[in-house]
Amino acid sequence: MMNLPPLLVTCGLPYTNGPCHLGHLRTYVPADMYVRYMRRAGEEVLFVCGSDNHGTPIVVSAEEAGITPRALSEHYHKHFDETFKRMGVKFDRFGMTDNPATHHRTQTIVTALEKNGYIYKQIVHQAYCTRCKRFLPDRYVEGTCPYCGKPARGDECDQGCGKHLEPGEIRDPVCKVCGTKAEFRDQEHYFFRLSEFRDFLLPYLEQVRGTSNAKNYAIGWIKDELHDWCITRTLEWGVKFPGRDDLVVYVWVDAPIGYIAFTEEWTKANAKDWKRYWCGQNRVTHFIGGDIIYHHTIFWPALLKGAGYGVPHAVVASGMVKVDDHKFSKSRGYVVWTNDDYLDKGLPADYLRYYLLSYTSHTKELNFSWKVFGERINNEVVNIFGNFVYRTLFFAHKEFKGTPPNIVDPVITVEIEKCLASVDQLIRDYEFKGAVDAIMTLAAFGNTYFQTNAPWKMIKTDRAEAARMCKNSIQIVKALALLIEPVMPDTAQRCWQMLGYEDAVANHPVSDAVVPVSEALMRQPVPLFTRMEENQIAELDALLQKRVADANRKKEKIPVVTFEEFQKLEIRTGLVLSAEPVPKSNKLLKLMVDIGTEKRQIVAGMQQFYKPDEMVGKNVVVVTNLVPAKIFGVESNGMILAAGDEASLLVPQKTVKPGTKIR
RNA sequence: AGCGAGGUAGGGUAGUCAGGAUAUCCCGACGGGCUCAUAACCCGUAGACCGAUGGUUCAAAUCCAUCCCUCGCUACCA
Repeated sequence: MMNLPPLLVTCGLPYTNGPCHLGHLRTYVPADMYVRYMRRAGEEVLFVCGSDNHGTPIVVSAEEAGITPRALSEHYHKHFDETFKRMGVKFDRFGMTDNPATHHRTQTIVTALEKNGYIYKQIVHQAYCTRCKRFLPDRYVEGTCPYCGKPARGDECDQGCGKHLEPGEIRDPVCKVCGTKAEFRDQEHYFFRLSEFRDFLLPYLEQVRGTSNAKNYAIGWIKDELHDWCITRTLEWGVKFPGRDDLVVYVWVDAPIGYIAFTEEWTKANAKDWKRYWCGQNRVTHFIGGDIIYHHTIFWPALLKGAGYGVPHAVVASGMVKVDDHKFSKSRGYVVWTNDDYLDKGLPADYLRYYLLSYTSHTKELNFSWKVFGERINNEVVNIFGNFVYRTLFFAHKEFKGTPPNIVDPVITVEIEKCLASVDQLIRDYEFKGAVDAIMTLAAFGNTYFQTNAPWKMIKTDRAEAARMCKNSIQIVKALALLIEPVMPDTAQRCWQMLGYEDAVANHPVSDAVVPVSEALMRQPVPLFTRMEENQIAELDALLQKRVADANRKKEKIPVVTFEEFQKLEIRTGLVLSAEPVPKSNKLLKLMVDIGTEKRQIVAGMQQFYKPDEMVGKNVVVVTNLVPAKIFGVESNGMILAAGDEASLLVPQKTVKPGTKIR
C-alpha cells in the first residue's frame, strides 16, 4: 500500500463540435464521484481531461460556421469547461488537444514508435473532393452500392445489402458536404504495426482492471486478426506527422495522448513529475463511453507499449443513455442538453448527479425520463434523505439549540461502519449505484431509528434519553453528509454547515463518519432540498415531447430524393424581358423570360414584393421542365425560384448567360 | 451475418461462476400507524410460473441444448 503509484483518472475527451448533453455526463459524473471518493479515502488522485479538437468533422463544422477550427474548438472547449464546473465535475486540469503540450507529446511518441520500428509507409486509395479540396473520410462519402444498387456510405452499404465496401469500390461517389463528385486518389500514408501487439495485448487484457464490458469487448476483438492501423490523414488541421508537413496524425492518436499532455500541464504547474503517472508501474484509470472501448483497450495500450510508456491500469466503460426509452438521438429529438434543458432551468446539478449515479449499474443502459426523474428525486432524495436530515436537525435545534453532549451508541457506530465498508468496496468495484443505495439505506436506517424511538415523545418524560436519541441521529446525519459528498457535493456541504461546521466537508476523510459529532450550537436548519413540482415536471417533459414531435415532422415533410430524382429537374438561369400584372389578380405577375434556348411565359406570385418594372432585366433562376399550367387563365411554362414568404428572388451572384444550367 | 452484453413483480436491481427448501433490496400501488419533519416518516399487504422449450438432478433463476427477443460493436467517424 505504501509505494502504490498515484491514481490518475481520466475521462474520454469531449469533441468540440457540439454542446454537452446527458450522454457526456453519464461518463463524467461517475468519474467525478469516483475521484471525490478515492481522495477522501486517502488516495493520491489526479483527475485530468480536456477537449478533443482535431479531425475532419471539426474542420467541416468550422467551415460551415465561417470560423477557424481553432476558434470553434475554443468555443466548445470553454462550453464544456464551464458546464462541467456547473455540474460539479472538477478536473485538476482540463486541457485542449490542440495545445502545445499535446502536439509535443504526440510527436515525441510517434518519433519513438518510428525509432522502434513500429511504423511503415503504404499507398492508400482515398476519396478526394475537388471542390472542398480535401480528402474525405468514409462518413463524408456517399454513393451507390456496387452490389445492390442502393444508396450507400463510403465504407458500407448501410441501407441495402449491408456489405462492407473497400475504398474505391463505391459507385458514383459524392462528397457529402458539397455534393460534388468525389474522385479517388493515391496517397502515401503511415501505418502502425498494431498486428505485432497481439501477443502483448492478450495477457494484458486478461489482467486489466475496470468494468467487464470493456475487458470482454476487447478480448473478443483481438480473437480475430488485428490489422495494422493507418495513423495519418491528409489534412491541415491537427498534429503534424514528424517530418511531413502535408500529413497530420489521425485524431485517435493524439486524443489519448492528450491524457499524458494534460498530466504534464498539471505537473509542470504544480512542481510534480508526470512520469510518476505514466511510466512504469502506474494506476491510470480511463473512464470512457462504451463506444470507444477498442480505442482504449487495443490501440492505446499498444501505442504506449510501443513507445515505451506504462500501460493503463483500468478501463471503466459506461453504458448507453436512452431518453424516454428511445435511443439517444439528436436528430430524432431524443436528447437532453445539459445547459438549455437542465441547468439553465434552475435545476440543481446534484439532482441530476443523483439520478445518473443511482439509476442503474454503470455498464448498463440508463433511461432518462422527466417523470421518473421527478419521482426519484422527490421520493428518494427529498423524502428519505432530505427529510431525515431536516427532521433530525430541526428537532435538535428546537429542543437542544444544537448537538447535545452525549456519547454515541455503539449500535449506531456499527451501522455507519457497515455502510462505510460496503460503500468502499462498491466504489472500488465501480458499482456506483450500489454505493448510492448503501448510503440511502443508512438514511432509511436513520428514519427508522428516529421513528421507532420517537424522541419527540421521550422528551416529555425523559429529556436525557431524548438527547441520546437525538445525538445518535445527528451522528448519522454527519455520516450521511460525508458519504453523500461524492454524489451530491453541494448538498453535502450545506448539510455539513447546518451541523455547525465551518470548513469544507470535502476536506474530511469519509472515515470521519464514525468520529463522534461534538457538542455544538446550530443555526435554524432549513430543508436541504426543494421538491420537484408536478407542473414543473410536466413543463420539462412537454418541451422534450415537442422537440421529438418537431423532429418527426421535419422527417415526414422532407422526403429524401435520390440523385436521379434531383437530376430530373432542369433549372436554368433566365433573363426577364418583360413583366405585367395578371388582370384580376393582386399577387401574380406575367413574365416573359429568356432561358437561352427560347422565350418562356411564366406566371409568378410576386406582385406584392416586386413591381413589374423592377423585374425587367433581372437574372433569375427558373425551373424549366415543370409541367405547364394555367393560372388565372394565363399559361405558365416554368417557375421562378424565390426564397421564403417574401419571395426574395434567387439571383446568380455573377452575371451568367441566360440558359446556364444550374447544378 | 459474426462477436459481445442482457432478458427476474409496473420501473430499477440482488442472486447465476462454486444448484437446495418462504427469490433480495429500492421506488411505485394498496391498508394501517405516527405527528419531530417538505402530502414528509414508520409498520404491514398484494404483486414474479426468474424470456421460451427440452434435458441433467432427490433438487435449477442458477448446469446443458435449442430457440425467441432487446441492445451494443464490427477498426482508414469522432
